[in-house]
Amino acid sequence: MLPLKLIQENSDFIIERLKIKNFDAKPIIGRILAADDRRRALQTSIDIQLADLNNLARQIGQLFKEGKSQEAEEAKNQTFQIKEQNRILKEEHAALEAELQDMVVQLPNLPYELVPAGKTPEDNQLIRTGGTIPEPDVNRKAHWDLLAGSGLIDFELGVKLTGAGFPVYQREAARLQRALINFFLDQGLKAGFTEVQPPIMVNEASAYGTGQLPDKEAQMYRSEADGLYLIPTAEVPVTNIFRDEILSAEQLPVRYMAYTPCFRREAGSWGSHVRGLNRLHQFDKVEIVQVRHPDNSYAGLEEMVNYVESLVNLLELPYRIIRLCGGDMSFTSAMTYDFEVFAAGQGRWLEVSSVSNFESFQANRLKLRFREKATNALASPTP
RNA sequence: GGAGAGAUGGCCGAGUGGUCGAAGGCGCACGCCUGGAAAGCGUGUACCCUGCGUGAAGCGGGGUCGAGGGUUCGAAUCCCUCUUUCUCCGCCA
Repeated sequence: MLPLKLIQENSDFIIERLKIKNFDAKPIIGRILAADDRRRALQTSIDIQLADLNNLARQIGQLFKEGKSQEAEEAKNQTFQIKEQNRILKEEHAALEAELQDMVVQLPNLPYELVPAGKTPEDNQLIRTGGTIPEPDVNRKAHWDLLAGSGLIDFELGVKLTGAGFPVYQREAARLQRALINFFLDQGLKAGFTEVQPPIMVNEASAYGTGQLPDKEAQMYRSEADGLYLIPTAEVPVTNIFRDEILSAEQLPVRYMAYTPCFRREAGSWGSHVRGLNRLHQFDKVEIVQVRHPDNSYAGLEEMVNYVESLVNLLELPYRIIRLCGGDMSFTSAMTYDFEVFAAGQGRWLEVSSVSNFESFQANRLKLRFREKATNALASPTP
């Protein structure tokens, strides 16, 4: 969420920057500013009324004490009128605040100055590559063919137990999965990240805090009876640790990591290109999160990119690092690097990790305060 | 699931209808004192919205004592709902 103050004072700048993200902010900012003016005027009127009421209440107490009950009754009658007027204004004020909030959260984060304009992945910037891409092999097999019949990763069994997108890992595959999780956590520990095991279900407030609600509700699994959501990423519980918190500068930077299973409904994004493990409803991920002072958030981003790169190197995978263009970036991100690994079996690049700086966008929404911004990255242990 | 007791500032802890954003203590910051420190003394020490002011300092108004609603001229204090913590009972393992 962008700070209202920034919208009030630098609306032209915001409109200009959001063009990089192909977002036309002009109409909505116009409505935000109008609603905000009205809101402030109302606030002033309401405050004056409340001040009057406070004064009257004090006088009434005094009058009763002095035995002037006649005058006290008269003053009481005055308060009835003011209260009725106040009630009307408050209703309008509350409606306006809700409307304003709805509009402000529709504005995406501003892209950082290095972010290239563009609409599709074609416009992304290649930063660097590493590792060796194996020679194309005519006999190559994608993992779903390679694994077929082995039962190591059993998609059909998953369908029996749960449904499509919930594979069962068995024997060596289960061990490999466990080993990868441990590998990422152990490396993270060495790199100075603090390990946490958060709940994998969150309440509504947390889902709002990181922006899954209200817009992405359809992407989450929900426990209707309890009002809880299965997390789509550990980013949700881990970032919400800091919701409504005020950190002191010396507590920064905070560096957390968490392994969790992740759950995504992937409504509407199913297709022929997402076979096998390429897109799942349940998968495992080790998330890393930093909360940084705004002055060095981009140093933090680079640090995380280098860290993730070291992991990919240790695994000896051929990779490339890509800076996403405005159109390909997420709503909340100011700048994102994607890590892609070349999947020889499929003969194409697959995203394995995404590292973003959210600047203060998430922190604002979370009411995480004391001059800091949040930086976030995720490293994924699946293929 | 049932019964009871709690939820107050960074922490502890007073406060049962008005003068309470809230006593007292601890912690922290600054100052005095000291060769230096401790002790002592003094001052200050939440957040949000808003008006004047340069988005400083400062001053003013409003709101916030778990959350929301209600009673009242007036609520931290009374009532209701919810959340949550603790104790006891039950249930499940």
